[in-house]
Amino acid sequence: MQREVSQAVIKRLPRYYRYLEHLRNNGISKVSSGRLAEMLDITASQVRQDFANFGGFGQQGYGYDVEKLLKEFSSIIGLDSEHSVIIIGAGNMGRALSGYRGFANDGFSVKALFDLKDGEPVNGIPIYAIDTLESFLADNQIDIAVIATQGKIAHEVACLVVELGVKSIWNFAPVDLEVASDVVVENISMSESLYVLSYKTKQAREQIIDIKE
Amino acid sequence: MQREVSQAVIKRLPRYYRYLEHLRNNGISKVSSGRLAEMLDITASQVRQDFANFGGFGQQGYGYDVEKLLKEFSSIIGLDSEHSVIIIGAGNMGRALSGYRGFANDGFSVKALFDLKDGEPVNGIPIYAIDTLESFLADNQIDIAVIATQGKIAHEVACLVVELGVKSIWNFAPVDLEVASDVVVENISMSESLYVLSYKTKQAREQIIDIKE
DNA sequence: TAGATTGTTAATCGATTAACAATC
DNA sequence: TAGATTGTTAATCGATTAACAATC
Repeated sequence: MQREVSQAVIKRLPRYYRYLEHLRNNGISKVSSGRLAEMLDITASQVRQDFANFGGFGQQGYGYDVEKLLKEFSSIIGLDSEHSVIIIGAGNMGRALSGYRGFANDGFSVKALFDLKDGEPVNGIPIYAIDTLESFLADNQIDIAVIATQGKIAHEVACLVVELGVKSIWNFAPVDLEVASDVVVENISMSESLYVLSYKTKQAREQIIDIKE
Repeated sequence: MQREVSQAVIKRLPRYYRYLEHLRNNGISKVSSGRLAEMLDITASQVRQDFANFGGFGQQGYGYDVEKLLKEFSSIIGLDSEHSVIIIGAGNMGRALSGYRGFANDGFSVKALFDLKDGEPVNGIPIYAIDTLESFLADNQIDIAVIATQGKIAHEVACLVVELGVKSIWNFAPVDLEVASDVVVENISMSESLYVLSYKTKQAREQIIDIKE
């Protein structure tokens, strides 16, 4: 029944979580919205508004309990349960992702890589041929498919995994996947990010020239 | 003198560019804001507003010339000049990035990888010891440093490259880099993206349960 | 109790959308 | 010319910030 939480808030959740971990790691058990705001470089109002989206976690006059906040956020983000993952595409990126520490740290378990042909395991993870994907998914419950293929075939691959029952896609290919509305897609857009960097770089340079002239 | 272009607009620039390339590749030379809007799944108003930020590129009653738009955007994004790149950190991610096609495609040239010790070249790119970075940067004009190290040392590394004169950082480490205001930083936050995926996945599942009950 | 800090309501700001005159 | 479509101004919407009563 709760009204939908806005994209803007969702994108801040991971940052809150990361800074709360810092606090815990430093043995700090209590934090105020003001302190958190300072750390994240946002306003205290925003912190409290954001937290209000999920219900009040704080205590007036005291602040927030770091451990409680971590537990709440862990549950909200979904880090309190295991996720099984497959990676499609065993090129540079797919192989690198198979060794990505972030997976294991947060309860994501990479079960297999898929490519055109099977191959030697990387980082202890087997590489299977894509034409065995159907039987693999019949035998293994998989929560998340990572798409690390070339852009050209990414859409086809996405349709395939969706058809075979995977409902969450982490997409590294430079395409906008069009999938059914019950399928969740999150993109890592490297080329877009690089373009933004390039744009900002050019801007920064031009500004310096402007000042000089 | 032009007023600053908003973050929201800048983040859409790469998408415009990508879809314009599609159009060109399909031999389409002319496009309207309506057609572009449909492709990007935004409104035609927004397309025209966005373009207005950079000056009017269109012709009333006709639309936009695809080739002209590409040339304009290429210049705005900064793809019309070469950029030289180094990558710090030769782990999984650094190595994968050294082979990233997006670099060469858009005029970014990766000159070297750096790690604790030097090592065998990957993808034709040499790996040098980090303690040779200073002399390397004295001899080579580098525009962009990619940070692909562990989070723990990312900040230290960032400070180092900035000190040695690099003004643009593409950061893959899960930390918020604090650098001088004239330094441009663009982040690829894999763990944050994965958390967002996890959150959305959990939401989608819960909604299904809600409906069922 | 007094001080601190939340949760929430109202005000502000900025981004998106709608509308339409200009014009090709 | 008539139709299409831009560029721009105004209206709407949503997100951020400010303010403050509630309360620990």
